Amino acid sequence: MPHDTQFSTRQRILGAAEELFAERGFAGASLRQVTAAAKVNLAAVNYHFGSKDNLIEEVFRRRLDELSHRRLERLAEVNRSVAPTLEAVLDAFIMPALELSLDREGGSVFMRVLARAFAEHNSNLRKFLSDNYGHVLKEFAAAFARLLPHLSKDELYWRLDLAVGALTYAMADFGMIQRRSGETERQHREQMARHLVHFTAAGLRA
Amino acid sequence: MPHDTQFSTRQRILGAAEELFAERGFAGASLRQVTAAAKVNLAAVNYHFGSKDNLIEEVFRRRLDELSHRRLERLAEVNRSVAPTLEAVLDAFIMPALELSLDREGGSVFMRVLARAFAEHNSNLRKFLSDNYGHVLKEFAAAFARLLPHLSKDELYWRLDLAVGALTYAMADFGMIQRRSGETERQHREQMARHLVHFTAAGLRA
DNA sequence: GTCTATATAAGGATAGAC
DNA sequence: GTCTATCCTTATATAGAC
Repeated sequence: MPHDTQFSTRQRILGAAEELFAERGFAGASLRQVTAAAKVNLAAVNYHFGSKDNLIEEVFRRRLDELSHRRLERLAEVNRSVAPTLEAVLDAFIMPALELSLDREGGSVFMRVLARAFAEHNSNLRKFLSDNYGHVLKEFAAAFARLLPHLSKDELYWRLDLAVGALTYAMADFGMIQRRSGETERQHREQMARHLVHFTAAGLRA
Repeated sequence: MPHDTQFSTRQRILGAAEELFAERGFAGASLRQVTAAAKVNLAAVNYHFGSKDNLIEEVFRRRLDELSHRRLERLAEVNRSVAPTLEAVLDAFIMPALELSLDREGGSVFMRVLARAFAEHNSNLRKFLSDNYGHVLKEFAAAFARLLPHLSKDELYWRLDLAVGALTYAMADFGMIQRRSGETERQHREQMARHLVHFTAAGLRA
């Protein structure tokens, strides 16, 4: 550990920004709050990222590059298997997100940031996400289409959309269900993922 | 029509605030933007609502009072029927929201504001919503419990939570599915509601 | 109830010393 | 790369005339 702060200025800004964006939204969290939380100077944000908008994009990039990679990796495994199931494809999408959310402290927070991105109908942000990570969703849609050949393209897309809705909502902890007192955070989230796969598979099969 | 503006200052502020909150979030929309869009003086907000936070609550109250009333009305009808079905209870919850979203211009916008409220883990706002409208969710949960007696309480609540997620996401137009060129907004939303009921019923039955 | 004017605070961004 | 100091804009809120 080279510094008493353990992480570089850049990383500390990203961590603090992630947390504050999750809690207060992109507009609601100011750069002053971010730099104070990261214990760096206010000017450091502009030095390292150029602007608040760039900082926002970097917060996404840091997590989504790896998340997308893991999802596609697991999907490829499933596609190589003899008899892929709907549940296996759903697992390939959901489990990497679950693992991220259980990772370091930042992970579970990031899922809330991601949900914020959906709420923002901000076209710049949407374009950034679609340009950089849209291909992942496309590959999954193709896998689902192979497993549900009786569904029309229309029908399939509607159902996938609703499945993404349930997933987003659940992963971002929007719901009313609270963790029980005797339960660890890990147990709670694993339960959630299990219910999510089960519920969504049924909805897709309908 | 007493004025050239047709609506009172108060109503115009509520309408403009709703639209801007949907588009930019609660923190992202300033009172200056709201009053400019409503074509009223900046000071009018504080005169009529006291503060920005109060204005936010009134935006919710204006729509949710009626929405909750209609949902409970339809649920009571379903409960009086000889053989209530899962789909009928889901309809009782979803159709009033669909009707609101098809109402005047404001309706569809409000659904996005409501979704923003989920993204805000703001405890004041959550308390306001839970205190004033929590009883509606409770009554629906009881109706679902009667129709799905084989599910444990735990299992039921998880599934309801995921159903609310899909609903929230769909109604707020978070999804990727765009309205087709040859389709009216009404047709698009009715399609969505149909898929929503079907998908959710399957997920609940699992 | 609606206006102008203003108090007061906070925002993003940058210049320039170190 | 990091600091202080500051520019300039925007924010919420209010006071007081009409």
